[in-house]
Amino acid sequence: MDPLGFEHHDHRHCVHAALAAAEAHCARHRLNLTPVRRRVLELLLEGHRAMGAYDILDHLRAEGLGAQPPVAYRALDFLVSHGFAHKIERLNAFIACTHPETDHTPAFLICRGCNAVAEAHAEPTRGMLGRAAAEAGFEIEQAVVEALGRCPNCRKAEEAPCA
Amino acid sequence: MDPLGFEHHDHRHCVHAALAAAEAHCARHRLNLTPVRRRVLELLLEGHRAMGAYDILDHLRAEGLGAQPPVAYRALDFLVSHGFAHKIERLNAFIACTHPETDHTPAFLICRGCNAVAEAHAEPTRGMLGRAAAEAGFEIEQAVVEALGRCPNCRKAEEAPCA
DNA sequence: ACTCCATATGTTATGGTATAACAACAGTTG
DNA sequence: CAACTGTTGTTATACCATAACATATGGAGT
Ligand SMILES: [Zn+2]
Ligand SMILES: [Zn+2]
Ligand SMILES: [Zn+2]
Ligand SMILES: [Zn+2]
Repeated sequence: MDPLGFEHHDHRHCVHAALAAAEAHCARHRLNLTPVRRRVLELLLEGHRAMGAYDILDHLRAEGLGAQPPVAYRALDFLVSHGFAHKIERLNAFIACTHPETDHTPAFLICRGCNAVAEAHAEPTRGMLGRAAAEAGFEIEQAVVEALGRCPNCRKAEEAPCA
Repeated sequence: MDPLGFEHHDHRHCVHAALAAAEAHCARHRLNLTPVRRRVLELLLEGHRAMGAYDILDHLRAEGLGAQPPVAYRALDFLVSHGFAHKIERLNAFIACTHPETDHTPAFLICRGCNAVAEAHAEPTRGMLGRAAAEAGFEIEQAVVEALGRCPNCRKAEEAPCA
């Protein structure tokens, strides 16, 4: 498990494992992981970063898998709605989930230096937000939690002396 | 203080008071609250809800205060960057801050029934997110915290018997 | 095999959000 | 006045997302 994602890791392996897990999950749940959907998930896993729908579309187009925006958006909708990917609102972009299968509210750490994105867990119904919601009688169904800042690598680079 | 915002309140008063406070703050800090900026803040306060940049622009246009998108976006940038307004990423929309002056990370409760938005406080550096960030060596500079769900009014309406 | 139906894909067109780039202008400062 | 800074105005364009409709595919029931 690599819940944070700013470290290096065996990327080839993680792409392959995640794809296999998605296939197994879809088979178990009678979900149709079509070539386009599978390929989009693979692109997100390979990219290992937040990608815009049009970035995805460029790849699909180049591979003859679809040339128009709805093709990309529909595949992304499928992946997001079944928990294989998340949308990062702040970036208008999508990223593969780092721990699908488990029901979770993702929280993202977005580096403004290198654009890396790490996925962590949030607990929207607890903490101050949960308390405020409870007091107001508001029922939380979904939450967007996205932190912007500097990842350890970029912080190190920043601290390096200039002269 | 009405930190939650799903209740009714003296709206005329809150618009006026907030505008006066903004003027005072700008005077103190040598910020230039120009007519366009002031009017955009007023529109957000009057609307008392999340408004898209183009909604704002429509008003400005009708009033001869600017006809092109950059006029609205620049005023909104000013307001957001000085804490008079916030952007709601999930809605691609803007809303007046309900407690400016205080340095805070806003958290929003967004009702999917009536589109009302209430502003609460978040503490991004605490809780699970803060712990995850600290462990990863990630420095949080800013956070987006937005909960979607049902406000008390809409929940009540939903529970009402149909026959 | 044939029909019906549900699901997925493909395409056109459009709508909604946001910014780059440059021109014009006003206030301030030396 | 000249130089500078900050604000506004405009054109044009880029980027993000969906509506609507046509087409194809595959399974269920007959
Ligand atoms: Zn996830
Ligand atoms: Zn970084
Ligand atoms: Zn606020
Ligand atoms: Zn509501």
